[in-house]
Amino acid sequence: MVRAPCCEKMGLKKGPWTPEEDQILMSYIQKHGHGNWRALPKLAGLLRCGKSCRLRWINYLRPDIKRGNFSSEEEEIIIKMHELLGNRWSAIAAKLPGRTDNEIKNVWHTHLKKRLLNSDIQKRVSKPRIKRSDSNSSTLTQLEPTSSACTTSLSDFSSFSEGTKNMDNMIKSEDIESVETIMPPIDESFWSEATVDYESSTMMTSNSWTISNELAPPQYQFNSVESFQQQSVDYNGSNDDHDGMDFWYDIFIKSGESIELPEF
DNA sequence: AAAAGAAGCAACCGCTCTTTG
DNA sequence: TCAAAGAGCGGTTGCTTCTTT
Repeated sequence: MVRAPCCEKMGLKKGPWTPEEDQILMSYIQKHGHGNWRALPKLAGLLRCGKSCRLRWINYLRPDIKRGNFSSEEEEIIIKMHELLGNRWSAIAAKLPGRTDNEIKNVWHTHLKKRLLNSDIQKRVSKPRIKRSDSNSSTLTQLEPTSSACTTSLSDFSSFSEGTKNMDNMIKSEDIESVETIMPPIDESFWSEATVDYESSTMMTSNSWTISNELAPPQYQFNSVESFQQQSVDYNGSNDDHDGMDFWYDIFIKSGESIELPEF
């Protein structure tokens, strides 16, 4: 596809918006809506590209935008959603009405990331765990329980989320009522008592495990450990993309039953 | 009081995804 | 089925403000 010429080449304005421009854009959208962003600036009489108008509206002018500092509750939600989804800011923003993806992204980079590095959450996610070795492989590898694993764990979550991008049709952010539901606080013993045998790709643990059912998409919901194992076998034999299943492997929750992962 | 550096934030860029003809 | 156009997303930039020296 041919890229549209940039704003400057088209003689369009860039940079900060003036109050006058804001007023024009707001008035136009209130009157006519924003069906076609590309056509909007011309129709509204703005010397801006449609993209710039869209961004200004979404991030600043929308009437339902919540201004001001983030509450501690909002920050907690961002941290937890980021643990789960990685840098999928729009998905995180969907859980925070009135907040934009851009705003959340800024807050993350300026405040929360630093705070997280010093928090016990960082310790929690840096523990050895199952991780996809790459986006095209269904093999599992382990994060080495070394200091380097501690410093890379957050990006590991991001790369993990990359691998789950195409699950959007299965998992909607609004389905996730509370991250605590699927990722309850995990204590030290949770990690220390679980090991992974990579030769047979079988998860062995002195604890017992089960999969979070209630938030899984229908095809990954199970009535029992047996049905999960059966589904795992079916899945193992298919040629489908494995991201979905891997994702639900990744949110095992400590419980009363034990399961065995299928061979890959 | 001034300069330098750090932090915060709005906006842009370039890519991918979705829709349409 | 394919290509073009539009929309949306995440990464990055650069300006402004705040803090420190």
